[in-house]
Amino acid sequence: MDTKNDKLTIQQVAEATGLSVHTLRYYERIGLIHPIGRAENTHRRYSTDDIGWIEFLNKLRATGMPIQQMQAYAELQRQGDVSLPERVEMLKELRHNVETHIAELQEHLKLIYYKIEIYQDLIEEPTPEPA
Amino acid sequence: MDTKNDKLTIQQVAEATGLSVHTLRYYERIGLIHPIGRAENTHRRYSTDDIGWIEFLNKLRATGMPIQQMQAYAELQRQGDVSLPERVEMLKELRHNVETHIAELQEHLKLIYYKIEIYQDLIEEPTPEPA
DNA sequence: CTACAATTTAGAGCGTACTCTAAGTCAAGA
DNA sequence: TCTTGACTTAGAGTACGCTCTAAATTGTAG
Repeated sequence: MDTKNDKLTIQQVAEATGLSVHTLRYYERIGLIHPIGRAENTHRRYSTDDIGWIEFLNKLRATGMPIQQMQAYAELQRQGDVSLPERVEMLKELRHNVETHIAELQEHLKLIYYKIEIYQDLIEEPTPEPA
Repeated sequence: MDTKNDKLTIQQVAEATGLSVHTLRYYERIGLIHPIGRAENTHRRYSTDDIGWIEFLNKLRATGMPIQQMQAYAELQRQGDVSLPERVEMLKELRHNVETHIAELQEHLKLIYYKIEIYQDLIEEPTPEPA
């Protein structure tokens, strides 16, 4: 129930997560992913838990969180439950940033709608000639 | 009514738009901003129309539009009304991208809320010991 | 056993969007 | 007039997040 031994290759994980094999190794190197277990002491074998973590990383990235903060978060995660308060703080800050960002995008969206409307009117009725 | 002669210095435009003077010159170099008029034939003097355009550029950037597309849009703008249909197409594509992006952020936001909740429960009731 | 494909590491390279430097010109106040 | 500071250009440098290469090893299908 804890760590299923599904043992996927890096190739399979790349397909499953949308990250390239290069990026998967890069993420591990910089500590975003803990050192992955090896089969035959050389080739990586990922567990389904590992996949879950990588998918979470993908979501953090998609929110615009910089790699450095993700590294900090991963480090806290490794420290276990003692780091829960700090992780909550990070998540709250992220929540705030994302909400702010969404609000900003919605503002800009309004302008885009407005411009589309105006431009379409101008296209239908070119150079509104004084009657 | 067309181009007010408010004539701001690059310094003032930087303050007004939030871009650095470096970035303002960079944007002009790469064609995001049309060649700005000069006072005494060397120093740039920006009109309020120029400011308006730069603020629009800022909004495009904030939506995540890459510089290359912004260059294309700026070029269309320079061509005048004949390019209106193409600009509308670009704006529609942008609208789609922004809407998709907002939807994605809202999905991720849900997960963030969920995690905050779970973690806070764990903090209040540490290591739920089997009764 | 032979190929060929996948994996490994360390490290170099790349695309985007700035950001800064150097060397010189210009302007405005004391 | 002197000095201080803003402005100019061309071009170099930087930060971020990958992305790729080289050279060696390992795995697998026939």
